Amino acid sequence: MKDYKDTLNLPKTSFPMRANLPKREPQRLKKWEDARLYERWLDKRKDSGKVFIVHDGPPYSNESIHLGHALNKIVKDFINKYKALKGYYTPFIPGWDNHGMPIENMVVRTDPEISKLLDDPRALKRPEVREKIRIKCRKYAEKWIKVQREEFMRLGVIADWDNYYYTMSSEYESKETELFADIVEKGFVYRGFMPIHWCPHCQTALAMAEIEYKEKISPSLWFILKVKEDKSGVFDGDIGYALVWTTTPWTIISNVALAFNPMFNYAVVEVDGVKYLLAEKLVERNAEELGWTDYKVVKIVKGSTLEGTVFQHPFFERDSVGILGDFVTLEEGTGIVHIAPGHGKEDYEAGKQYGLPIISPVDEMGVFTEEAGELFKGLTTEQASEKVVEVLKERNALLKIDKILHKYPHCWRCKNPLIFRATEQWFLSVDHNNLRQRALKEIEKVEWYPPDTKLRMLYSVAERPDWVLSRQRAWGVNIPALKCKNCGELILDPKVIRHVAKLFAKENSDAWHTHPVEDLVPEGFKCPKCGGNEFEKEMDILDVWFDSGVSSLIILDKPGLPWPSDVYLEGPDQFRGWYNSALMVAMALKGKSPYRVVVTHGWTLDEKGEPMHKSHGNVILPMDVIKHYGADTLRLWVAESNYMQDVRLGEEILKRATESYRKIRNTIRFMLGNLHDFDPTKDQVSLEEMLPVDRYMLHRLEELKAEVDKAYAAYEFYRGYHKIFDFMVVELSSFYLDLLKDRLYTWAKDSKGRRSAQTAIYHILRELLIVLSPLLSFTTDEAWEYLPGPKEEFVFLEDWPAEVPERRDEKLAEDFRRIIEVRDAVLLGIERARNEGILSDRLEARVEIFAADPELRDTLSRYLDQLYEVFIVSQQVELVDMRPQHKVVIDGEGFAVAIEHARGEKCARCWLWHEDIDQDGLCPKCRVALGKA
RNA sequence: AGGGUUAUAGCUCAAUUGGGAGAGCGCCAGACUUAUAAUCUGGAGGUUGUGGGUUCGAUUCCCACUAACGCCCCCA
Repeated sequence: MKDYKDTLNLPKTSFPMRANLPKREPQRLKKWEDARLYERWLDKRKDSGKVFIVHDGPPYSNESIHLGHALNKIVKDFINKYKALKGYYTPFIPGWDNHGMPIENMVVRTDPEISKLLDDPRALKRPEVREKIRIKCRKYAEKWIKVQREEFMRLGVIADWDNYYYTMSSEYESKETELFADIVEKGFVYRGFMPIHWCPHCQTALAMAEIEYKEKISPSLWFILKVKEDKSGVFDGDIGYALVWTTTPWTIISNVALAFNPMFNYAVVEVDGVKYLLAEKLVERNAEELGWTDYKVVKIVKGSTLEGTVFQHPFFERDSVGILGDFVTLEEGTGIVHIAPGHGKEDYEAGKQYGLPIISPVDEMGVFTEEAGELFKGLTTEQASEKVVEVLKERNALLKIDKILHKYPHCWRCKNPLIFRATEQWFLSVDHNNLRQRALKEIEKVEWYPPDTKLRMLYSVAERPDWVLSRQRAWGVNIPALKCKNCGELILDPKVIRHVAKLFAKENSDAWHTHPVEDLVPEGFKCPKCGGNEFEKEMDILDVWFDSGVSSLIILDKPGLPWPSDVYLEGPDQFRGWYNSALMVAMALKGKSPYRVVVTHGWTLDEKGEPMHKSHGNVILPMDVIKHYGADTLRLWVAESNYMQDVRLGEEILKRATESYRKIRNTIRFMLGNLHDFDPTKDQVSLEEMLPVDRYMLHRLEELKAEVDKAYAAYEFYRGYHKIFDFMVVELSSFYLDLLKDRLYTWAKDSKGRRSAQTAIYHILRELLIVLSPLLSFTTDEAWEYLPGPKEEFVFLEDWPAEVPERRDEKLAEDFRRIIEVRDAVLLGIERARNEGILSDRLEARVEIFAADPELRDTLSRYLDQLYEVFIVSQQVELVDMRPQHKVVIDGEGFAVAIEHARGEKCARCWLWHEDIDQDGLCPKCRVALGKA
């Protein structure tokens, strides 16, 4: 038989089947860069009158990016590219957060020069040492901005990579300082006490991350406080004592209260005629500890009734008031916690709530001051503890002293035990000017994705304490506070701050260190209290959350950019972080939320749903994925995942993503291959003239576009992706493109039928590429180059495909839904006929349909000429009047299909069977195609 | 201790107000060699985390538990 293969119109394209993304993507990036894609992308929508801003939350410029960074920037890129297609002007200015502890610690620990200087830990306080540290920190941060910038770019994220913002730039530091002045001016900032972990040896405050918990032997003592005003009559008019346990006797010096849990029952226990109060459930344990052999519980009271009961401080003329706190537990002690707001976090918070005085008579070296009184003045906390025990003994207030081995915080640097010490700090009052209430109202107006995150935000604002703005660190923007040399007054004056901000703009915040104080004070400035004109610099820096919190106010305060931004999109740790600080600052300064929409993504976990840890060996780095699979594979993973929950990544998931990618790529390739001789400006067939199945597919395309648009608009990219993917696999690859092969390959090149198919493919492919471009940016733009017809140079410069109402044809769609139902039965029948040995190839099948349902019969008869193509069988489908009696009959709802072997012979060219095959082995259709009829 | 989120097939995701558990991928089997390191067809695979409750009926509503995550705390 003659070989007619060369006469077929087989697909032809140089769009490679194998993606080779790791190699090809960098070339495309280069191309985008050379073409100044970002600028052109913006220019195109500059005058549209529609702006959409995703304001980038700055990642910390430390280390290479991890998977969470990649997820974050990729989703932002989805949004930006989608919104641009929808006609929005979408500038995206990436940012970095530079100041802060991790970098400072890294420098202090690893830089040989600095480490040497810090052999004496107190050197940290010396200005010239701080200055050195800051210079190294700047260098370090700079280096990582560069690295991360490259890595983010490699993800295919479109952004203003040349004009990024970073919080240590002089411009940023200066503007931030000005904004700080505004906040001070509006009265939000006050000076207050805050107990913090303090190392008496290094004479410095320590952050959580710098604390090591180690075993330590401490005293363990039980002491008593005599009741003074028994308001609720707990002791029935008798003398009674509250029994308290502690491991830090020196803090008793600052005791002002006793805390009870309102939910517990407390027992009054009588021992040798003396009444003691403690938690009911702990009576037995304490009796054992204290060696009470003969005791009885004489009364039980609710913890909640003990509020306001006044006790006598064990050795000072001071009251110790009963207060209530949930934090009191039954794990240890007596269920009564001694409260010294100057020496404990919970103590401090409880104290604040009850308006208790904060007594903190310990200086920087951990030595008691004048305030502690003659007895304790000049003693270290250790010495004071011994003295307290002595005093308690003298006063018969000590029931027992023992030793206990427990975990206690130690300084990571000098390894000495820490103390908790109240220090003076700058605070931002969350309730000044009704800030909290206004913020809560504003939260209601913001759109939260996923929706339940609104509640989370409401909680985190409703419950947040005042914001401690000051930090005792080196690497940050200094708070331009002055101390009057004459009267000691601490001055935070907007005039001074603004003066300093100007200096920062010229240099940077190092100026606070490098300039003498005279340069930092405006001309003629005098101490508001005493009129003095000699000052000292304070060295506290601003909390880094203030740095990033003001970012929108700095970055979006440029011509052409709107404020507030449209979207903030970050991980769930930002409810107490950036979402919160940004809202507070914006509410304080502008009375408005800095974001209209907040989208929160989940954490990235490993395949088993566990967090990635170096020690677990389950860390997957985005750059490794890119090196092996390419950025589009990583993007596909983001696209298919519901990122608003925690997302998982592992070997299998990557393998599936790769396979999905291949399927998409191949389907695109096949469509491109079949357009190789199609010029849409010349060869298009009008909608009316197109074949029904082609029109049906355009109808489906319209539905798909609308669904995807809706999903993207709700930031549910994974929904859109799955719709597109299913469409490509189910409707294109295995249905439509499969059935078109006969028409595309074997019909005459210029035949209406073939051009009709190409017209449909052209529109489907073109619009799919656009719709997919925010997700699979590299691949869609690569394929875009091969697409025939007029087009923008880059797919991202196109518009979102407009709705084409004429393509919508509900009647046609309904018809095809029925036809596809029949098709399913036909496929089943062919499979059975195969098993029966009746045929081996689909094309050997001949189909008869008995439609009992008259409506179906009508439908089928209207499309009778199309059916063999839709079913991919040979020969005209026949409608019969009775249920056929063939060997293979499949019954459907209201119909039955019969499969038998086709009649005649197989055409040598198109492989369809026909009863009229000529001597060359050709069927009539192929004779026409070859011009032989 | 506490308040929050999540839990559907090996993987990624669906299931309109409570009404017959689905898709794709993967796996197994087959077909084709005219998308060929491709394409097509069929099949297996789930007690919807566990246990209760409301209901004629629950993946869906309520309660408890378990697990994972993160928040808070790490204390006297």
